[in-house]
Amino acid sequence: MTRKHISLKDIAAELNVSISTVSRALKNHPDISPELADKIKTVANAWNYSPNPLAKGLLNQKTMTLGVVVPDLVTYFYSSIISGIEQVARENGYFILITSSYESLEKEQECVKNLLASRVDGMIICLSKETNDYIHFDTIIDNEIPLVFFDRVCRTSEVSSVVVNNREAARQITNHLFQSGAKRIAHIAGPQHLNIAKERFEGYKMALTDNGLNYNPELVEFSDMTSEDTTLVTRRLLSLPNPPDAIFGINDVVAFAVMKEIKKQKKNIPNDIMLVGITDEFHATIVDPPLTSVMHPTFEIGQEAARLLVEQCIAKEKPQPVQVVMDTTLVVRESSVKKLLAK
Amino acid sequence: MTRKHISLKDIAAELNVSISTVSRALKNHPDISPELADKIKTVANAWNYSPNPLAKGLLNQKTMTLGVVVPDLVTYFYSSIISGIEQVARENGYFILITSSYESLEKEQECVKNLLASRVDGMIICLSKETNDYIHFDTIIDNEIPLVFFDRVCRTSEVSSVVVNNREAARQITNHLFQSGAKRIAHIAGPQHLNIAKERFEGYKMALTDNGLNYNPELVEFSDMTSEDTTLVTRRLLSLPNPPDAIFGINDVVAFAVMKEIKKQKKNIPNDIMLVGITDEFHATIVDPPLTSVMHPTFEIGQEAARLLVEQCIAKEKPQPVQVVMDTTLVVRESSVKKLLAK
DNA sequence: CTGAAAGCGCTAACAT
DNA sequence: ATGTTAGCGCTTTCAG
Repeated sequence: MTRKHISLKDIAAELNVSISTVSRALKNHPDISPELADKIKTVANAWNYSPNPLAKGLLNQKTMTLGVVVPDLVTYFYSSIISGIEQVARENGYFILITSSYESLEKEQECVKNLLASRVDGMIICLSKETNDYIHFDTIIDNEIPLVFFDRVCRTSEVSSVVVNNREAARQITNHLFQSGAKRIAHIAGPQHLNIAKERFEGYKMALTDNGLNYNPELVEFSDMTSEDTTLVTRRLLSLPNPPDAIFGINDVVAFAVMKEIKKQKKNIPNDIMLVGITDEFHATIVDPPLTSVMHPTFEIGQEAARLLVEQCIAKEKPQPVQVVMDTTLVVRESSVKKLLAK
Repeated sequence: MTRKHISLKDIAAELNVSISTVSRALKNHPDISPELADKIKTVANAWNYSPNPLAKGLLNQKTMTLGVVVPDLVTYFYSSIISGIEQVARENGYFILITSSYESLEKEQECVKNLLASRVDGMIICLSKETNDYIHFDTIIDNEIPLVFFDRVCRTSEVSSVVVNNREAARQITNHLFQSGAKRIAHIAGPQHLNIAKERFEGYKMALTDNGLNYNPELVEFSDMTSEDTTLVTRRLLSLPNPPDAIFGINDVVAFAVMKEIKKQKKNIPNDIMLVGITDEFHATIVDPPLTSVMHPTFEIGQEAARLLVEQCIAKEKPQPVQVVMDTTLVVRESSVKKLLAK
């Protein structure tokens, strides 16, 4: 049975040597005689010694801990990104402190404050839906605490970030709808202070131009991206005198809500109306019909963000901020491909 | 602009008082004159002082950090439990260090070792699928480091745990299948070293007895709970000379795999074969047909586990281990209710 | 009412 | 080759 937590002092006492000798032996300092070093290591192993990270941290002002702030903990998108962060962090000897803003600006500020107070070596943050004000990042930036944003980002000229090619993705999926025969393509957009919402909206408009379609404001609704709000705006779209023949939801959660409402109105997807989303959630494949969407390399986004952060943490000088843009993949499923009638 | 991290020393220097005076003032020690205390607090606030948790931790041997080990980070089940843990932890001033065993025993041992090395004040653990050997918990238990297991548990006589009434849940859902008209109810079971798998299997057998059905080994398959393995055993069940008219999958992930295979074989759920799962994943409602399942109070499981752990952390004496059993809810959806033909 | 000093576990500069 | 000392930031006696 091992004692609670063994310290260098314990080992030193056991062997009647000084603490610093033990310290040196354990880190293979050349000055220590091989025999003594061996003896010390044997005891350390037997007693299951592991250095106290608090003491080490206090000394060199490093906690070897990275803080993460995500809008929620439960969707596949964020949890798989966290998984990617965790992997790279662990490989580099860091722990991660995960906090959730629950999509609230106030909670996000709270999270940042807490992480700062707990002296994390750096932070990885995805903005909450509500975040349209960025002063709570001042303390982090001004104190040159390593920081990386991902997906929903801000201050990109000062802070490194990992995002996807939202504009291209939206353009591509809208083009796909056109190629599938859609003429009146609606878009359910998100809050325009979010880069992802703004860029996807732009991509949508670009695709309209690509195909010689006119931008029609009546076909664009803005949602706060909740299921409830999305249901409301979907009803509005469906009750238009001349309803859309395709709907592009800003993300899959929105698309699922749209799907529910369309089904409720006994319309057929894709024959009456096509439907696509963005951000391929796991369940896109198991809904009925399977949802055409744009796959994000979520795990890799997490890995990349963590890599950028670790780099900043070990750098002597503050590196220039970089913007990493990850590629997405359009995945065509049944929700956007009209079924052939009777073979 | 604030300096990187303000210490008591900085404040003391500014006001020409001693460090201990500042320390006392900040924690409202009665010995300090109100005026001085005020002055000190003003400076502390202005400079955004927050005590260094490393120093504090070093002193009282508490990190105010709880370690969590889960089999994976990405399914709704675990991420919502983590969400519950996070909430209670935060309310009590604790941070959580989340690690994933990725369903591997070896990685689980690694996680435990790392959390131990990082001096967490306590741990919350859910066993990996592979875990059939418990010696890596010895160090935790022997050193009386607070520990709580949840869902997949072991050593329940020594360690507190939070579980659900698996036996009852399985019995209830099997009874439901019988009441829906099933006569040949198959069960896809899990590894029997896991309490959840064993108990659900028992519940299944109890329900058979309840309804005067004979236990038929040919209707029970054991899966490692991956989609791949489940697909294989499903094929075996479906190709039986006399195939089952209902399948009870040990969990929803298994049930989804079964569903895919049944659909592939162009059979109808529930009319040809009924299907139910356990552990209501979010997507149970959006698959087609919606899956009958047993809802777990995931968020509450996390909260309860965290509460038990925090209790142990602040207790002077090691409290008696308790087993909290949470209630589940059977949620009947279309996958287990035959459609009426033509009204 | 306030200050000085010791100590939590560790490292690194400075002795010996 | 090994020991001593100081100090990271904080709390807590013990002194004044």
